[in-house]
Amino acid sequence: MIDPRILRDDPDRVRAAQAKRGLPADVVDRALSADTARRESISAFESLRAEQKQLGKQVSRAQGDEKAALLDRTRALAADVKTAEARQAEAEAAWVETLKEIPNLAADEAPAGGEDDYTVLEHIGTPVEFDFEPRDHLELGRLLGAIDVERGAKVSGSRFYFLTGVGAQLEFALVNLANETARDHGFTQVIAPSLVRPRAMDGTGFLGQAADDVYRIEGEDLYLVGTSEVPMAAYHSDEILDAGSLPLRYAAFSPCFRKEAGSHGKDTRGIIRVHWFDKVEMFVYTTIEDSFAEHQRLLSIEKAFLDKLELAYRVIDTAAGDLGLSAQRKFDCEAWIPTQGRYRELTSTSNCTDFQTRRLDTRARFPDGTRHVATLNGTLCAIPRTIVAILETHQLEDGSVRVPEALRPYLGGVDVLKPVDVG
RNA sequence: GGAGGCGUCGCCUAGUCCGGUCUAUGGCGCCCGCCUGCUAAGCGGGUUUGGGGCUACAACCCCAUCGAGGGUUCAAAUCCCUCCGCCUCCGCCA
Repeated sequence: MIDPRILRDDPDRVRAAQAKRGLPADVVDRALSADTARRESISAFESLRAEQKQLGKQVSRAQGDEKAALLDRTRALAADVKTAEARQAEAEAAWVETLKEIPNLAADEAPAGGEDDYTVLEHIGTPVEFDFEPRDHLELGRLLGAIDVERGAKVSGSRFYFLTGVGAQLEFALVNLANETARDHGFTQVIAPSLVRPRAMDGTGFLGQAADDVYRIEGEDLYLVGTSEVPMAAYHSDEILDAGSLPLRYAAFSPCFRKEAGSHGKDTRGIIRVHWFDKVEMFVYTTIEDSFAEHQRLLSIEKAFLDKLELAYRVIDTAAGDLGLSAQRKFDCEAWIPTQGRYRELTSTSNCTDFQTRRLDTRARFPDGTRHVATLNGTLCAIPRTIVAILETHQLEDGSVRVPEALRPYLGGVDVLKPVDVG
């Protein structure tokens, strides 16, 4: 959630931020009055409670009639304290609930507007031109014996797949390349749990508007994560970190699960949009002041990774309305998908500043006090979409696929994936 | 899955049986100061976190915080219940 102090001291800034995202600003006034109500209820409770404590001390010292009289008074007071405490808890909860409706304040640099109002920052590489009719990744995957969506659907339903043979090898190769890249940049490798408690899910902002997209385990208080951003953001929850330990850079591997509710009919062919995939995700804890430079750093690592895969892509600066609840700014790298004739998101990096750490209570001790830290996340490699881009971009006329040089060491030195006879 | 034990303000720890004197003890570490040729030792002080009031976002005063949440009571670290976590043993199992 946002800093309550900003809301109190500069509500107009929050109103402007809502407008930039195309959201109503009435929540600002609701939050302000909830704050007032909360503070009043706190004062009411605290003064009663102080009185109760004073009387309590007298009770323990008093004797006989005096004690009986005190007990009479204090019995009545106890009831008042109880009601006041309940009122305070209520007011506090109402305030938090309202505050949580307000998304992170978008960066000044982020373009205003919705999904289509992004700014293209740059184009890298040139989209491939073929002198033959290119096959889409599904067909290539079939020829190579790499992707099996029919059996995926049979076993698990639509939007599921098996990666087989070189498909499976490609996943391991990409994961290994991603991990090595992460290590080179000083990230600690992590394998994160993909089932989490509500606290982690809610703390990262995924139980808000995005709740429809989240799988819940029946009969348990657990959710399947849609990204390892969730366990990694919760990793240091309720902790006060040593400021000297920052930045903390993690590269977490985990499966990701998404219901894809509301995207019926979209990307139904292939493995562009699936209910489950594996991903290596960068996650960083740092100071708010350093977070902006760190965001650029994450972007540059993502770009370098796509460069290694010899893909053509563009970088966009996502508009405020498309940032999601937690982010203050977001850059997407979109790779050119030849058979779709357009750019598709492969990686995405967000600066969430102190939005998530306020909810999850992650702070650091600085020389001048304890403050919430910033969190950032960035995709290093989301497997299926990366495989799609590689297969389609590097395909040859006979259905073979050239392996980008950087990936060859992880594929036993193979430079071309060749069609196989499949049964 | 069954049985038992444990969880105290960075770490260790006293307190819990028998509720009020707990404004939570002591040690270690850390910070400030004194002392000292330097260092060490010694001496003195400080050292959870969040919130409210008042304000200069200081000082100060107050409230909460003994794993979390409820309950009993005038009063809960202490009694009761639920949950979470850790440990030990048994069973089962990759």
